[in-house]
Amino acid sequence: MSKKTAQAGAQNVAKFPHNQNDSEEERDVENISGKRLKSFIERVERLEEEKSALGEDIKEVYAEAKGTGFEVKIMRRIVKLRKMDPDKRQEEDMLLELYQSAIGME
Amino acid sequence: MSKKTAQAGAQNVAKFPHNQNDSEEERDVENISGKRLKSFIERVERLEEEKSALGEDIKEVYAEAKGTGFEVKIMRRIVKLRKMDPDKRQEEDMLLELYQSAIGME
Amino acid sequence: MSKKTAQAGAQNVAKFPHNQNDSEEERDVENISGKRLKSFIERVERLEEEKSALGEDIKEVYAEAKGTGFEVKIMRRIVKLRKMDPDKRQEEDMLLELYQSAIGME
Amino acid sequence: MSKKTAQAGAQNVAKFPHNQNDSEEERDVENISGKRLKSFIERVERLEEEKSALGEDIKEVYAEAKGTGFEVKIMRRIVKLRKMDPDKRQEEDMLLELYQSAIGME
DNA sequence: ACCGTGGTTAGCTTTC
DNA sequence: GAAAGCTAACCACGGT
Repeated sequence: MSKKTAQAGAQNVAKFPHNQNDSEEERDVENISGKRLKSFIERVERLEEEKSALGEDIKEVYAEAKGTGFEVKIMRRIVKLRKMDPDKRQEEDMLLELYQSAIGME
Repeated sequence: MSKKTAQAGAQNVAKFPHNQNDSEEERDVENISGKRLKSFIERVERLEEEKSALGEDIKEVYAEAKGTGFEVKIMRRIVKLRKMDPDKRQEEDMLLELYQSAIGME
Repeated sequence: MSKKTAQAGAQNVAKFPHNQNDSEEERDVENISGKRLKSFIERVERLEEEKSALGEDIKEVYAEAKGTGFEVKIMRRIVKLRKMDPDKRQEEDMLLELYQSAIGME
Repeated sequence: MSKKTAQAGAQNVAKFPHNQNDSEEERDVENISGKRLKSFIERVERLEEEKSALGEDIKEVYAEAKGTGFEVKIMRRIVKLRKMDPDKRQEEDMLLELYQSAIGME
């Protein structure tokens, strides 16, 4: 890191832990913070990789379903409906009907 | 509206103004609320129409720019950058560089 | 613009019109392209400003409706429903019910 | 399923496999399709559960990082940058600078 | 503690 | 039919 370009001023110090002052052990401290940061970043990256792999899997399931004749769009609606709280869902549906009636939708 | 099916129970009354009790003027009250609701809805719809027309215009500008050889993607980045607060942007960029240095990204 | 840092190599020339070679009128050519680009950018910015103003307006309408006791979430559903093609919508609803029956959802 | 209300007409048959005609084994066929559909749905649901669990994990990592003084927003930028193709990224950055120079941004 | 805001993600549309 | 861009819903965060 270039002290000149990236020290970022006093107001940022808090956003980069343990870098308040340049002591003789400055490099160690930076390394420690840097290592912690890198570790966080890499943990996130690993998790995101798995997450996006699952996204792929889901797409594949839908693709297979589509291949056997089902409509993906409708399936997605079903998945969404099933994950809603039934009471809340019914509640909202009733309100929807009420509103529709009130404005004269069919 | 069918009172039977859509009255939605007491807990919803608050979500449909002035419908707390069925008086002799019930129908008027419904009409009033219904009319207000419809008016809100239609105002939104008008505004959304204009909004999406502007969306079309924007797309056309980009299309024209693309037609003369510019990269739309980069143009979008520029538009976004220009709309950021310069101080905050610089602040964040410095922090970004600091973090990148700390984890050894070139 | 610094030729050294931003000339971006031959492969990018196409993305910046009329800059293929450095002639004696190079600066003019850059200015011309730059002016065109700036004009595009500014047109976009104007349109986006208007667009986001309309977004504000829409939010205000919803806020006002909420203030008089309506549920914004339901209103949004209504707006969306009204903008769908009725045939397509009915079609999808029937398919949804069919699927729900098929998997034993109530 | 109510044949009357949800059979959805001939044009939908293709969207619900093996239901073309009502034979003596109609109920079996429906069960088979229904079971397949349900199986697809449940596979999706399982995958989405895992996916959203990973989302939670990611949030936790960021929360922990924030707790030790790092800026989540910047970390997200880093993760995003690291997942871009380096060549493409550099390419775009150069073009961005070129465009910025052309319109006189700093 | 809630509201409002901004950022992220998913779904839909359009293009190639 | 796949890929990309645009839009809208969702969600987590910061402010009041």
